[in-house]
Order: sequence, then structure tokens, then C-alpha cells
Amino acid sequence: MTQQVTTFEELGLSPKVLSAVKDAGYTTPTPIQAGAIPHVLAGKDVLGIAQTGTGKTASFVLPMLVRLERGRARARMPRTLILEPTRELAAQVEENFTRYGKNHRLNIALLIGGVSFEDQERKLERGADVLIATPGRLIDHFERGKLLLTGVEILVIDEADRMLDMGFIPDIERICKLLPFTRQTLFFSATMPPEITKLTEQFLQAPVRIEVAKPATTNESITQKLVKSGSKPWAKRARLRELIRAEGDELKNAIIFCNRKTDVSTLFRSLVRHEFDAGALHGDMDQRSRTTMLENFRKGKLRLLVASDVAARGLDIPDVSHVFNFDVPVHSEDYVHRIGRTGRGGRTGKAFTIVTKPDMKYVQAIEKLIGQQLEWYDGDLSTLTPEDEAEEKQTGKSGSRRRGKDSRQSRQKESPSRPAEKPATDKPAEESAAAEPAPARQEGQKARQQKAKASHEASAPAKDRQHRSAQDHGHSRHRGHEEKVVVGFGDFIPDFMKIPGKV
DNA sequence: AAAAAAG
Repeated sequence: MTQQVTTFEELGLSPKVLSAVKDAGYTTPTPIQAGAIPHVLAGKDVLGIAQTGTGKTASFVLPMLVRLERGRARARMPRTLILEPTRELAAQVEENFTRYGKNHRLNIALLIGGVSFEDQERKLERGADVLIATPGRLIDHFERGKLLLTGVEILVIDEADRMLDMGFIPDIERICKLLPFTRQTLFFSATMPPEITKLTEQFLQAPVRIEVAKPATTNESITQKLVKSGSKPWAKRARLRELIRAEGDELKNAIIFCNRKTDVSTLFRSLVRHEFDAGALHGDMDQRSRTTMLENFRKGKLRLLVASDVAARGLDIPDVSHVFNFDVPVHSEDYVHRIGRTGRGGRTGKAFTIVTKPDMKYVQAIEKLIGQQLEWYDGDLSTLTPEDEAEEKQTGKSGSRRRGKDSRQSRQKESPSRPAEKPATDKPAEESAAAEPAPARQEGQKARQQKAKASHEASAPAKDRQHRSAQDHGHSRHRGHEEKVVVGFGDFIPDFMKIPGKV
């Protein structure tokens, strides 16, 4: 029988931690916290089966802080290691350590990709009490010899099933083998597929298993609707705008999920062009944009966030009133994760899924998974009019402006405009989306050209930029002026490197 | 068929 724990004080946490928890406004531990914290404090390995939104992060952060109160870190030898599948999740865990560790003097290092190595190296050099990392960057630092893992006292593997989905398991195995055998391991996963079970047998020693109920897969607090649409992208976008407008003030903020990164970009630009307060989030955006987007959305400075499945799981975005599936998720579990972004913490939420004819097989899979029939918002697909499937209507608005394939878009990291820089009506959204340059990543001549172009644009005064945008608007929007900024050859350009059709 | 993560 389990004793009902009602306060954090009963869990054996230290005064420093308790005071920080109190300041954060929490009084009652969640089931996973009540279950895990005493065992973590006792030094036991823990297998936590819990989803995000259950208070999982604090269930390891709080007791780890207590464990860290004794002893101190040595250079390049972190005392604890937390592995996360995505950069945003890693950053989120860091925030938790900062918030609850405010009465401690801890060195926290966050090792994630997409940002410079130098800061991270400095923090490692100083000696990290807490090291939070995504696997790729951690291994990178290790291979550069900036890191010794032989002093790790506690290892946390978070979102293990997602790591599996993302192909991180070999990395995890490799990292685990670098750690001392005597460490304590805390392992969290929302589900337990056979591969994960195998991992736990490999890396956990006599773990305490704590399983908490899923936060009701698709609970009653979420109103779910299917929305019929023509299959053309413009038709789906029009349908989405219609829905957003129809929800009016009831829609406080929303995440709009697309299946592909390119569709995130396209939809984001379309919404901005239609003067919606929108941002974008996907894995090919540069890290700075990802961070600011998420932050602005959390703070309520941004009403709509168009996102890939990077935002479907784990991210702590409280109080989202609506979720829109612009695309039906192909994996039905993703549906559950996506709509789980709303209706949290006892609030109500709405989830709309835009459905076209070819999507029906996925809808059926979703209905099977969640064990319920989803209702249609305004009639099923048989009630679509022929007009819905027609070619794009000429509305006379800028919405139908022809846009050629922009190769830059798919090859280079992009930085969508921030809400503060919401374009004026005379300035198309694309230009401002491209105005903030990202570092060129490709090798070779093309990359140097782009990089030179980017730094040129970055240093150009705003009005010059606007002027050029207006100029470029018509025929030669792409690389009209690039032949002047070739780097490394002076004025000489070898013939074979010249862009066909250019002088 | 796609996203994420090391470039």
C-alpha cells in the first residue's frame, strides 16, 4: 500500500531545495515526484515510466540538487550528466536547475548543437556540477578531449523512447560505457518498447520502477474535431485561416503542426502575409531563432506557432488554447502527442485536424489508436464542394502571388522574422524572413558566396536593405548581385565557377 | 514519408 504524500517536506528534500520549490509556488508533489524523489535521494537506480506533463523533470532535478550539495566539481569532470533528445528539452532542463538551484552555487553546462563550442568549453573547464546535453554535441566535445566522464556520479537518460525513435541508442550505449560503473542511473521513458527494456537491463542496477498513469491520452478536456478540406495547399491554408478567425477571442494561443519543415516555413510566411501574429519552429532553423521563437510564444508575445513535430513532445508550453493539425500526422502516436499540448492542467482545449481525401487512412489509424470516432467540424469529406478542389481562386489579394522555387530556402538555415519585426504592409514577409542571415554551412564556392552575401546584408543599413528588397522583388530575386561578392579570388573568377547565365 | 541530432 502506498502512503499518500501531501507535501514536498515529507520527501526528504533539503531546506535549500524546499525553499526554492516554495518560491516557485509548488506545494504538492505529483505522483512521479512523490514516487521517485525518495529513491533518488537514497541513491537507487530509478526507472520512471512517465510522460511529460507529469512533473517528471522535477522528479530528478530536485533530488539531484540535494545530492550535489556535498562535494564539488573538478575541471572537465562533470559530476552529473543528463541526456536529452532535443535541444529545446535540454534547455528546459537547464532552466529547471537554475530555478530550483537558486540557493545553490552550481556550475551548469548546457551542451547542445547549433551554438558555439567556446562557451561550452569554458564551462566544462571550470568544472560542471550539472551537465545537460544532446548526444551529438556531447560526443563531439568528448572526442575533442574537453571532457572526462569518469567522475559522473548520476546519469539521467530522459525521454528514452524518443531517443530510440531518433536513432540515438548507439550513442547512448557508447556514452554509458564511458561512465563509471558505480554511478547512479535515472532512466525515463513514456513507453517501454523491447529495445528500451533491453537498455534498462543493460544499464540499470536493481532499479526501482515507478509508473504513473498517462495524463489521459486524449482526455475529455480536449474537444477534437476533424475539418474537411480540399487537398491543395492553398485550400488547406484558407481553411486554417477560416478556422482561426471563427474561433475569435476563444483562441488565446495555438500551435499549428505541419508534417514537413518546408511546409512549416511556407505556412508561417503565408500566415504572416495575411497579418496573423505567427512564428515558426522547426529543426532546420538556426538555434537563435528557435530559442527566441519559443520564448516569445511562451511569454505570449506570439499568438500562433507553426511547428514541426520538434514541438510535439516534451516542450513545456503551458496554457495553449488550441492545437491545429495542418497535416494529419502519419504516425498516429504523434496525434496524441500533438493534441496533448492543449487541455493541460485541468484547462480545456480544442484540437482541429485538417483532413483531405488522401489523409483518411491516417485518420482511421488515429481513431483506432485512441479508441474513439472523431467528429467532423462542419460535415465530412463527402460534403466538399467541387470548388474546394478547384485551382486557386484569384482573390485579387497578394495571397496568390507567384513564387518560384527558392533553392536557398531548403538548403540554408533560415531565420523567420521575429514578431517585433512584423513587416509593414508594403514589405512582403519573405524579405524580412530572409533579412536575418544565418551562417553558411555548405563548403565550397557557393557557400563562400552566400556567406559573403549574408554578412554584406547584415551590415547594410536597414533602409538599404529595404531598397534592395523592393528592387529584387520582380524578376531576379535570387542572387542578382552575387557576382560582385566572390571571396578568395580577388577579381578573378575561374570560368567553371561562374553561375550559368551570369556575366 | 518525416522529424530530430554533429557538421
